[in-house]
Amino acid sequence: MRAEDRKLLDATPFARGIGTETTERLVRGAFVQSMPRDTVLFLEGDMPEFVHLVLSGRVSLEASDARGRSTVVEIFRDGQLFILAAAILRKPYLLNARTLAETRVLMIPADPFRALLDEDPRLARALVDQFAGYWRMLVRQIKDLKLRSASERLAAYLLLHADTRRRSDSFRLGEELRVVAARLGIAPESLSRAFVALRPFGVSSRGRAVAIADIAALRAVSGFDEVE
Amino acid sequence: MRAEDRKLLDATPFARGIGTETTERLVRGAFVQSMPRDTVLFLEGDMPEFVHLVLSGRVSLEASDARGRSTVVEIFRDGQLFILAAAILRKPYLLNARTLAETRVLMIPADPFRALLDEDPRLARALVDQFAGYWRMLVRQIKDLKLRSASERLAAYLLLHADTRRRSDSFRLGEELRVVAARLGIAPESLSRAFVALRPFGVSSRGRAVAIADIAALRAVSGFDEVE
DNA sequence: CGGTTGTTTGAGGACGTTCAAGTACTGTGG
DNA sequence: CCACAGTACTTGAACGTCCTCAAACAACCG
Repeated sequence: MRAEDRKLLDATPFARGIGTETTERLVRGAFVQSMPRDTVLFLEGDMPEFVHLVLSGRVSLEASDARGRSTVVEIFRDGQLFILAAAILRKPYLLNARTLAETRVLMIPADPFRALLDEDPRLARALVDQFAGYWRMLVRQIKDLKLRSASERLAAYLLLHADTRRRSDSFRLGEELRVVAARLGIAPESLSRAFVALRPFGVSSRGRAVAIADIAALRAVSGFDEVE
Repeated sequence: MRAEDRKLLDATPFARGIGTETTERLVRGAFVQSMPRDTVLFLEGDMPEFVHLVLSGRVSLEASDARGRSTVVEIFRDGQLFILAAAILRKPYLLNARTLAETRVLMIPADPFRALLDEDPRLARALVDQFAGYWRMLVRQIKDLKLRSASERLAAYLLLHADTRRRSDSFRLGEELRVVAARLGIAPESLSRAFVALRPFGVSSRGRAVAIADIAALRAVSGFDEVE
């Protein structure tokens, strides 16, 4: 493991949660894999052999149906562990994983990981917090899907990426719009139209570049206030 | 705590996972609350004061938007712990909780629970498994919402409640149809129509009573095969 | 600079919602 | 056990949202 990668790892909340010694044991037997954009890490139905941690880049968790339509459940970034559940429960993955950019992933073999989980209380305790955060992440998305329209979801998504302490903000979306659409659960064309629908509320966009004129106004459009 | 309740508790996978001694410490300071149908346990935005475990009955986790429309995120039944995340992270609830029937709930005060979590490795380890299961539960629902139509979701929901080892099955849905509709993310009227749409595929229903003539055929309608 | 991929726009259609009305349950009190 | 009231469910009609298909346009990459 390169010193640079180790530094990335040590900086994650997770590594700090479990402490240096446990991190050290976790890293033993693990290796770093560097992969180009659009690499498939695993497919739905595969049995997990590794626990993955994104050191740099982005990984998208996707699902697709029989008709070949595909959607993005979540995107994991720097410093995030992902798809622990399957590895811990020894059950097949529910999702496909694919890189959205050049990505470096720490691959921790599942067997020693589970063994360490059973014997090291700090690891278990840190995972409880990790999973509690995941629960809230997914519950938010389910609320989004069930209670918000497409443009309300976009409004909420933009607010998530904006600096909401300011009155207005402009930024560039980290993902391609097609990926944002898949994450929001709508067709790319509908995302375009959702941007148009938000225009009267002070949102202007040219491709991935977005400007929000009035954050408070956009929040009013987003349907309901997200707790915290 | 009544002996009867203790027996219910001891029978849960969770209690077995943490062992008698840890269960004992958990129960100390906890109490059982018996409540009629439609009792609100807490509201979105409240700060958690308890961790809840359903001893008998059913509790629905719900969300509603500014326009008053409401949806069911998940329903918890006998033996299940629910809404741990908020209590563990000391963050406000994302959901409302309401009983769907006469329900007995074990109320475990959050502070001692968190203290025990920090010092008892068995509790942390058991919660990791619990949360891993929750992750998969919610991921399944997100896949449902994003990839399946209303009648495909109903088909999948019925299959979940049927004895899929048999070729055909009939049963009575545990929840009112309005609650099932909210869980599936559709209007009650749409649920009625979804039942009609499944008729040609061997589903007959009269109110909550459902009969599936050909389980394999229904599975083909449900859109995609659920892993495991 | 040209090809490829990604985004926008338009038209038409499918799916699900809303509103309104009618029918069937369910539980309660007599 | 029945009648009745209240609630739950179903059906119809009209509407809205989002999807699909098709084509034009823009951005990106070598």
